[in-house]
Amino acid sequence: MPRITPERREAKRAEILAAARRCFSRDGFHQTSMPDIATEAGVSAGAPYRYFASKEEIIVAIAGDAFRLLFEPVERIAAGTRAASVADLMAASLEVLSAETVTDAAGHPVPVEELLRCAVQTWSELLRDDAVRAHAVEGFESVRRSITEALQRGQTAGAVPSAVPPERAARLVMGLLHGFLLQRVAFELTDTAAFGDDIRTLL
Amino acid sequence: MPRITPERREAKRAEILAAARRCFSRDGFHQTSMPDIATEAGVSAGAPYRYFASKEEIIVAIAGDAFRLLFEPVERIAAGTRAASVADLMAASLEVLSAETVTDAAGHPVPVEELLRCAVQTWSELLRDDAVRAHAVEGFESVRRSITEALQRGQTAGAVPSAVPPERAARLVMGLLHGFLLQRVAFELTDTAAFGDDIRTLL
Amino acid sequence: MPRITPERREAKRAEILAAARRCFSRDGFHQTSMPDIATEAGVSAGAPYRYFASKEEIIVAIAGDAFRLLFEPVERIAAGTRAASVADLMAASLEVLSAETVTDAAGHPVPVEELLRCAVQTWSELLRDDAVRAHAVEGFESVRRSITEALQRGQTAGAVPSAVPPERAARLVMGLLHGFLLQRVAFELTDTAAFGDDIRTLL
Amino acid sequence: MPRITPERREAKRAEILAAARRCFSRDGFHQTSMPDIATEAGVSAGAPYRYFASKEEIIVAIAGDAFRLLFEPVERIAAGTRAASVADLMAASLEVLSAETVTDAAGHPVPVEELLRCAVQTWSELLRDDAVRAHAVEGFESVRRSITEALQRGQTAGAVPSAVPPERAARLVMGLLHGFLLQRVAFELTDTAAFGDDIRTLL
DNA sequence: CATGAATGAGCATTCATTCAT
DNA sequence: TATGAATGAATGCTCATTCAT
Repeated sequence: MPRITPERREAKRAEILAAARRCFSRDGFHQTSMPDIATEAGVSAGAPYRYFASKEEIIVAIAGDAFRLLFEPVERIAAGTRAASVADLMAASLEVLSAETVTDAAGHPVPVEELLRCAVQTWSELLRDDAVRAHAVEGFESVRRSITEALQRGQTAGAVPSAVPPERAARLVMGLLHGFLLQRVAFELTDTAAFGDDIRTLL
Repeated sequence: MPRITPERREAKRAEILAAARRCFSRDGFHQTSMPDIATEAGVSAGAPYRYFASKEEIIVAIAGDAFRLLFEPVERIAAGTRAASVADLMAASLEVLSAETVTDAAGHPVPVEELLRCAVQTWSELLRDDAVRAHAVEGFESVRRSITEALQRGQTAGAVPSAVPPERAARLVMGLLHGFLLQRVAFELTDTAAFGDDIRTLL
Repeated sequence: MPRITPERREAKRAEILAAARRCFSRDGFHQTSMPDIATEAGVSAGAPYRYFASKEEIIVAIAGDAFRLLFEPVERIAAGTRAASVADLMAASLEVLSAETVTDAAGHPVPVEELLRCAVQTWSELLRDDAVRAHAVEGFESVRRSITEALQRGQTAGAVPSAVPPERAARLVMGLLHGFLLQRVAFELTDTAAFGDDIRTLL
Repeated sequence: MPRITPERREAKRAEILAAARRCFSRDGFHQTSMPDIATEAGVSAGAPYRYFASKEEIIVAIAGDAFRLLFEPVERIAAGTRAASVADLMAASLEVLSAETVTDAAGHPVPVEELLRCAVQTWSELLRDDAVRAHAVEGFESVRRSITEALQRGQTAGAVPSAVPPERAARLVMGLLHGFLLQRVAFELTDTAAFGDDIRTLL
């Protein structure tokens, strides 16, 4: 008979994960030590190991989460868009990526800044870590698929020019989203609205 | 009076840097140890410290170099383009980023793959490291300026629509370049030609 | 060009090994930490790792050495005996195992007590560690072979009864040697001479 | 008033002990963790502490048991032997040590292999642990006493030569038993019958 | 100048033990 | 009584950096 309920266990796991995310965002995956995470979470040094087998497992969880939380709204927008033009899709997506916080599965707000910083680090990590790569590529493809489908509907409806195959156009959209994300977090892009506006104008 | 000529010293420094780049590309900044670099360069463990004050300094040098080598051709294209459309500029740039090697200051070929992998890691690094950030942002702004100027000339010549201020359009171009670079190295983008073609088509 | 000569390197390796042996003899393989060994050897915590890849490797070295040093004299006796009776062989061997010290390859005296305590621990270790087992079994067989040959010569000369095949009789001799060794170190056998005398009497 | 009967308590204690013995035999005293034992016994991590104050106490119990279970039959043989020759005594003892299982106090069969592996580890342990040493030495002396008495009866009856004082001859017998035990478990002695036969032949 | 041995702080992880429930 | 979550000290090992030669 467990002394803590599965809910409490899950809550504590989430707390440790949130602490890890704060540390990773602030100091980086490799500059953050396990004691750092434990201290940030307010637990003992051994406690995280009751919830995660290794630091690596925490990194994989954080990496997967970061992409999921950032791009879930984008997927939702793509899925809900009847006949989006590329520009509409982009504009809606950038609005999400420009928010202050998003809401995680448990309903807690998570700073977008934190997620962005973890996402950028995940790109580094996936170059060498197969578990991270698998998660990240899967997430990437999922979003791309949603966008592809939205563009297909757009072409059918005539809102999107048919000159470019949707799955290839979706790569361009992903490229712009990533490029935006990166400039926002690393290259002092402050006027986030302009980025979307300009895309609309140019297309 | 130095016992080795400045030329030899510079050559050895470059060798150590090239070794570090291979290590960083293969194993990552933080999974690469200083002994790893020394071994890869075929020098003693202490030798790198006669050319660089710390590992940090090597990372800064590599990070700066990666961006410079990758984007110098882009800058050159931008500077040399009389009246580029955005699409022309992108197409020429992507061609460079799709090459096998670029040539460094000393005339040695450097695999683009290696540079791309270091570049992605640099994005992580600059989030926390001010020296890296300063170099990277400076490089970013330099390229953006070149592109801005090319676009201005394009607008003057009528090849580029005037609806979007050039310095803002240049951000879009940089976003697409970064997005392309990332997909090429991390998200299995193999048909690099299509990416450029599609941009031309859509614009 | 190495800064220390191979001789000095070997000497230092031997010093660390000797320190490890003292620690292991006093506290046991698993109660001895790597810092303990470093401290006992008067070097820094990292130093032993320049000579041994792991604690395991030190244990294997010590285990192999303990048997070699203890039984090399026994092998020499067996090899040098023209026509030994079993009793003569035992008596000579027990004398060696009753000495205060034996001399190692470098000519340094090593307390037999220390070796005996390590040997007993090696028996535990070989139950689970294949590297230790391989070394120990090889050493065991080597000694048994020497004894077998001595007994064969003894049978030829008529000094040893032919009723028992030499290789089986050698197992008995090994058993008595191990039994003696164990009682000496663990079961308060002080009258070591009596043990040998009684064997001679009974046979 | 205890909530569980003393019988149930004793049974559970025995189960934990049996689980510990399996773990110790398989993985060694020091490679086995308390959670390992609890898991093997199918109880919670805290449960063993209601029966044993510490891991050390479990080791002491196992160590004492191993010797007792292995040598009780030997003692019984010695006690029951009217006028044993040394060879008869050895032969009967080796037969016991060659069996597959022995029966413990509660009537459960215990694999001899398991006991032998624990016994060898006990030799290591007693070098440093006074509680283990005390138990082991007491067990050793008890068996030796039984053998001594059997030999005395044998001398009186003329079946055993009087040349060697019985208490000293008993040391030889113990040495051979230990040597046999060790070779059986650690040095690939498979023909256990030959060992006893050869002793008889040589004496 | 170059070498490579040495240092020692730091890290991921384990585990005996405790104790609130 | 029994549970199992939590603790926190300890361990094996790595590595950036120094410096005697």
